Amino acid sequence: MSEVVEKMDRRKQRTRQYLRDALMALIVEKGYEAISIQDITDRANVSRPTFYLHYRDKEELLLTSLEEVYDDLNARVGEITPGGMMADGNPVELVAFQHVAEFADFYRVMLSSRGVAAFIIRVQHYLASVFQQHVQICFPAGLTSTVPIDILAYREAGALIGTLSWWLENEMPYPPTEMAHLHYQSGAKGVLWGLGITLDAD
Amino acid sequence: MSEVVEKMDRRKQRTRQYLRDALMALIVEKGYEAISIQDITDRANVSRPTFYLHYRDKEELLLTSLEEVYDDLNARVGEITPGGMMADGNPVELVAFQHVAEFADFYRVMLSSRGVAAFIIRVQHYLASVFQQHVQICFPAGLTSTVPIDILAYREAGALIGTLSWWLENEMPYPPTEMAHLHYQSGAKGVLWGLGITLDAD
Amino acid sequence: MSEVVEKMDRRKQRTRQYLRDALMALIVEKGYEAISIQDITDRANVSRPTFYLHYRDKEELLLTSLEEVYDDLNARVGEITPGGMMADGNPVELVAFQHVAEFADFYRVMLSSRGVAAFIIRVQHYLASVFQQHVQICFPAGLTSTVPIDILAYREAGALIGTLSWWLENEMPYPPTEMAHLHYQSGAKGVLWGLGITLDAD
Amino acid sequence: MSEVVEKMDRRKQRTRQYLRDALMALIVEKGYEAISIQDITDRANVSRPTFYLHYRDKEELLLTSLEEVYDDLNARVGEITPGGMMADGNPVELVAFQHVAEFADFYRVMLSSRGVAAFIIRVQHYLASVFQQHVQICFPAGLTSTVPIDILAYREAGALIGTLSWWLENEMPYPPTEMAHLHYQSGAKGVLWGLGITLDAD
DNA sequence: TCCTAAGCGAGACGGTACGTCTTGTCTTCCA
DNA sequence: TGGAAGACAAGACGTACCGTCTCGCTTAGGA
Repeated sequence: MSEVVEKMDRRKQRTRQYLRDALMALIVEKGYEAISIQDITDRANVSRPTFYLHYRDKEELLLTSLEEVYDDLNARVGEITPGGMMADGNPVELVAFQHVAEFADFYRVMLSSRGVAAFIIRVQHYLASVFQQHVQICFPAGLTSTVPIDILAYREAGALIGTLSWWLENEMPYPPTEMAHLHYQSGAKGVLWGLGITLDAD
Repeated sequence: MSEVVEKMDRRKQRTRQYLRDALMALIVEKGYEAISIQDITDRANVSRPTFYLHYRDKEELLLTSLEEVYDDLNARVGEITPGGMMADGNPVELVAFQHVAEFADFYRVMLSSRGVAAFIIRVQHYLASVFQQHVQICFPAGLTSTVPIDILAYREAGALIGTLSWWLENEMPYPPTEMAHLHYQSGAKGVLWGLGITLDAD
Repeated sequence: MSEVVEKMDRRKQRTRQYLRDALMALIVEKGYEAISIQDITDRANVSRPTFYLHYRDKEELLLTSLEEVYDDLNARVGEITPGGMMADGNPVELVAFQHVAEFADFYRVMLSSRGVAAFIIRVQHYLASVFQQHVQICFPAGLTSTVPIDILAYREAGALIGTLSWWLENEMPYPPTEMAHLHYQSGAKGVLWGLGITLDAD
Repeated sequence: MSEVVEKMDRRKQRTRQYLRDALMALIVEKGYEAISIQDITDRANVSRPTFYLHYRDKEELLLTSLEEVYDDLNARVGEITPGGMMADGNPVELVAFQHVAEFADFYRVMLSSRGVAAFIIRVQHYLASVFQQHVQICFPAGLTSTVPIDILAYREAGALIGTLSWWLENEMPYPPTEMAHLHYQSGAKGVLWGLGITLDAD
């Protein structure tokens, strides 16, 4: 069987790589929606019917291509030891900022108005599930009982996306570590603000 | 100005209304991307060329249609007196939950993977700007100096979208008032969580 | 009835004249088929719906406009005394060349590939009927019995259109009188040619 | 060259044939102008965009289709030996009547008011050029000097079209051979008529 | 002199066709 | 056997033109 797999031509793998690279490059250049299959195959030096030999449609190629990106993220998240909290806030956020910095061109498009809703939502789901796991490990039952954990997770996932959006849109003026810090701090400020000015007018 | 508006044929206004209604209905039914101009004009009992008499493309119709929805939201936000904070958290959030509840079908689609990135981002921008204004009014300069206000604003905008996503996806199990409360509380929890598990022994 | 006609506003008549003039001018400029109703009404400084107040379509306007042209031709043909033959050939042809010379711009288009088949065929019918009448008057029964008169008439009608085509296409190098002469002469040559070269090789 | 032709997919050739056939059939049925591209592609069982893969517009398809018809005509005209004249008149005319008889349905439309000016004019040009060649071969220089050969050619081309029109419009009451004879004879009569009625006492 | 009906401008609209673009499928032929 | 090449169906796109309609203005003839 490994023979069969080996026999599965390297050409095949190579072609797929070309297609993925082409997609990623084009997303940065013109935004996902504006890309046609022809654009991709032209860039990949592949004929259009060949595209369909490998992927059902543009979306499937995108999802496949994302795995590359996600492998990076997952690896880093996996390294986080549950107990290892830092004064700067949760290390998940730090990892996220570092990861996004690495693929900044890609995220700058995908988390903008030229991006794809499905991608944004997917990122939100992903972050929410990561947060949920971490919260379940870190929090004693008593503290979380008053508010459903998934609300907390979705809130923090959205918050992180919000901060990331701002960061990407504003030419990333701070390095990832500082962003993680600022993100944590603005969370605290938000709570104060949520308590109303009576608190700070005091 | 009202003269110009009055002079603008009622037929024209009526046709536009039909088109807007058709779009909103179709978004709920099949998601924005899947809608063709023909779908819209069929639903609106209008010919396809007539569509182009009024709007350049589907997006322009969407943006115009949104203004209607936004007029509702803006009116409510405008009524908030800056000083009137509540124990449940910032009234902006409450208004948001109420507004989204009213157009739940629409938002359920648009803030999902069948939605439109441009719309999500636009909502984020809108919320961020509202938050920014409120923060500038409510916060004494000293407290905000450590973290840029817009990071705070974008973080809270994203957080609200995150909570809203969860709410819409999960059949809105709580009423808007309760959601506003939970959203505020999960903010506080998030901060605690951000401080690390050392605090949870508290 | 003349009352009704008189009551029919001069404006109405004027508008129709504008439309007819516009059509004739545009035919010369861009050929009949290429003209849109909008072109005509723009040229005539009239709104498009106004066009339909007067004519059902472009063709009806053409036919009406042609009457002007035809009035000229009919008047001249009517003046021909049946018996008055000339050495140069039938005066009908002379009149035709003179008439076409007068409306040369118009005929140059209409009898070219930018023209209208219906018009060409109509001219052929018209000429054939004129010829037929003249032949019936001029020829004793005996001579015509061997060949149907209408074949003769259609042959000569087509022949005249052929010569006119050549004349118009080649910048009308001869005046009408000379063309009438040449047309007659080439008829005779054609017959000789039809007899075969044996005749002239003799 | 045959290589190129062979390499050109049979499917392609077949599709073109379908389109040509559809056009010819539709011309007979409803006249050229009334035909839409959709009519043609529906009839040819081909999608509309496919039409544009092969032809720029309806006219290009017509011209291409005509070449088929013309190949037939040219082959026959080519067989005429210059010296072989007949008592019945020029064999070119006979060939023309035979050819038109074969494609009678087509010509009946195209040489009528439902036809196309460009086509009629093209036929006239074609016939004129054939006549001109034959005249140049058949006539000694002396005889033609008094009248330009091309006038003669255009006259005879028009004359033939005139007779053909009559023939087609009147259900072709005579066979091609007899028509060739009558056409020749009416030429002679026309000349007599052109000489004026003084001769008819003859 | 005013009134009133007709001619007309303006422009929205339904409908049909246009020529183009993209997608996904298929077939043929090459390496 | 993977891929190139390209024909094709399907269907949406944005535009052009047609013929109809409605709404007002204006304008000239009759009261």
